[in-house]
Amino acid sequence: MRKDIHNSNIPVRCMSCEVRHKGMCGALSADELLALSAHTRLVNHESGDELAGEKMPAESYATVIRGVVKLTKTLEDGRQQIVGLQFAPDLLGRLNADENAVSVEAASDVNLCRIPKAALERMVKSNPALAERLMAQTLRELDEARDWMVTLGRKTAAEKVASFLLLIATHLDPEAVGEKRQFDLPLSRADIADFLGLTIETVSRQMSKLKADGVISIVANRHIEVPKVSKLKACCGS
Amino acid sequence: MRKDIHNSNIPVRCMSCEVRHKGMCGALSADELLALSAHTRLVNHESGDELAGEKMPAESYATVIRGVVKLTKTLEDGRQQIVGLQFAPDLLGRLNADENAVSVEAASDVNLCRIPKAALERMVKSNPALAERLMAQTLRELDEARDWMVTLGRKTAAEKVASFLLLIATHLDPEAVGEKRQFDLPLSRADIADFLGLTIETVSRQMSKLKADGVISIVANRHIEVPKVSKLKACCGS
DNA sequence: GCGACACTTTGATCTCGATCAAGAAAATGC
DNA sequence: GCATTTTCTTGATCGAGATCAAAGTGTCGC
Repeated sequence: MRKDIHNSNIPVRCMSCEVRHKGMCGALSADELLALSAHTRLVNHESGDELAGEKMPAESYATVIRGVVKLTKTLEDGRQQIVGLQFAPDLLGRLNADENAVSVEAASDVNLCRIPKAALERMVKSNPALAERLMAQTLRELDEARDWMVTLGRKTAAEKVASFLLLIATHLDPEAVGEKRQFDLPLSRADIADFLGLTIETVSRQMSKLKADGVISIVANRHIEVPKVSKLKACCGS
Repeated sequence: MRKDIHNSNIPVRCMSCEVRHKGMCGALSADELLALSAHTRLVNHESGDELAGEKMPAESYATVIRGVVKLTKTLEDGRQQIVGLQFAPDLLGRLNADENAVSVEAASDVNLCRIPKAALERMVKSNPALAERLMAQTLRELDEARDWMVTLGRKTAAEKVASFLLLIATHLDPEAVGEKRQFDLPLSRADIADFLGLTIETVSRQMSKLKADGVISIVANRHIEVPKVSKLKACCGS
């Protein structure tokens, strides 16, 4: 993990935070936000930084302010699977758990708002609305995990890649209207492969096929354009 | 779904319920249990009964008293994936959700304790300990879903089948000591295939192979003996 | 601008698990 | 108990995606 010398002591102005009304902070009053800002620290990480290790003690929680974080699990022999992606304004960390169940890594450059373990847990105990919001996020993550199990277990490689592109398009620009979408992939081909249970080569071939079929255009390596979302959706098998 | 004429009005004696101290009821006082018993109903379902449909309105919650319940998702063209198994004393139903995200089906004959939607939600609002326990169950389900994503995405057919047998052995007899395990599979070969993202034939072949290798014996179709759990674990790839 | 390195694409071949096809064994009904 | 149906096993073949190999493209430091 990269040392974040320049980040270690940035005060946080929760009231003017860009995710102020989203995520867990939306459940907090002005007073509570003020109290919270005494504990929180803004930190930046660059793509590839490991934020927490699988089976390591859990030290703090963090809210994603900007960027994408990947949650991975690894088998002894090195086979890896991405088991979740977190976007702003998700909270990282399992409530009341002492140990990480997954490894947490910055998939892109990210801004996080760190909250010490005890501070968040205290606040959850005294604020049922906050507890309820965290429950809602956890249920949403469970739904996403189960949706992804269908993709992993029952979809073809072509459907998997299309489903992934749709997932990214949806998350990076949730308010988009009309049929057109364009975005930068926050993940490398290797990461996409780890997410989809495929190899790099298969991901690459399926992307080329989607391009050849006119479903997407690959403007730059990472920059994708989707002329008609409905056409992409039709490739997802669901 | 089978009509449960004989079940429709069985009063529940929560205080002497066999899962009294387990699951969510462990968070309730004697008074609360008494109040709860005014709302709950014991119901029995036989294997194959559909308890709730995907995308149907959620009508009530239920605690699994005995048996195994499967949660499934289905693609338009009929491909199916089991996304979760629930054992006693798990609670069925997503808190505060109006619609089922999954289809719920009895995998074996089951006894459930039904609780009306409003009654449970009211109780959760007034009892933080209960809310906390439900959060813990949800986090456990999320962990299990993520573990299973690794199995679906990165394990071989042989490892998948071994992992499934270990999962069942662990859940059906959590307090077992020593190396020996024996149990009845609550799922048909078709269900196992749907859980593992495989075909019936592949499941059958891999079971035969585990038997040939002396890792398990198939006493009857559904009854499995594992002489050494550690040997089975070694086949799981993790 | 150029060299070094990492990432991505494309091609050739192989393998694991799917599919197709019987048969065997269990469960179910009468 | 015997016929019928369903479930499970085993065999033969096929194909999607993995693996092995190489070339192409982009990125970064200097």
